[in-house]
Amino acid sequence: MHTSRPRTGPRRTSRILPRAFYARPTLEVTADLIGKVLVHRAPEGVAAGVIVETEAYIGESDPACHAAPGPTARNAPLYGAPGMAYVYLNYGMHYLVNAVTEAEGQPAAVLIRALEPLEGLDLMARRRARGGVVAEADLCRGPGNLTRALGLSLAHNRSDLTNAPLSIEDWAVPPMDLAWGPRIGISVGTDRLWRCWAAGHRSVSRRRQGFVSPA
DNA sequence: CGTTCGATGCACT
DNA sequence: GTGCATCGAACGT
Repeated sequence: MHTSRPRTGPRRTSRILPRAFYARPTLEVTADLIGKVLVHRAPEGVAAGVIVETEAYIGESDPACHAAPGPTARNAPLYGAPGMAYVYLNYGMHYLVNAVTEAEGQPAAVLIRALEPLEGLDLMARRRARGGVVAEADLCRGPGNLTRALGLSLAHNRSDLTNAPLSIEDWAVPPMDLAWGPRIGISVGTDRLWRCWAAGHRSVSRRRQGFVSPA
């Protein structure tokens, strides 16, 4: 005999990553987020993409981490519960989104640097358009670009990633080979190889940097 | 291909 | 006042 299953989506209820996923060593989360899907369900529509590039920022001893100066008003989310979003404004014009990791009181997070667009490409293109047309592979290429394509802003700071409207989910994406290298765009802590990306992927930012390592 | 540089707001010293 | 976890246009090779 065979059991009957609801036709509308096996595993649908368990697609969103649970808090336990984030309550782990940050470098593990940094690697495991590659291939997961960042989803923003907004009133104007759904936009989602496969995470293909991440960076770890770990603790007050990491000079590039926003927690390096100790607790401040801005970095408070880093000290909070794992699975929350840490969003901040960079260079006065770009929002960057992180997933908070480790345990509460232990400041660490994973920066999401690039996505492969999956759903809501028209919506992404509209949000990104500033005069010209943006190529599909470039829609969510770079941490400032992806937040713009998904419509994320400071309003999403401290948002719970284990709930709508902003979540990270397991959509059973085919496995990808991982590569590691130095983090990008920082002037300190460049000795740590805490940037992780899907090797050879077209949506990864600054593809010339870094090197491939066995998965 | 490569590198340089200006935009632009705010947290922190 | 200083310095950004960036981006894209402009310019050099």
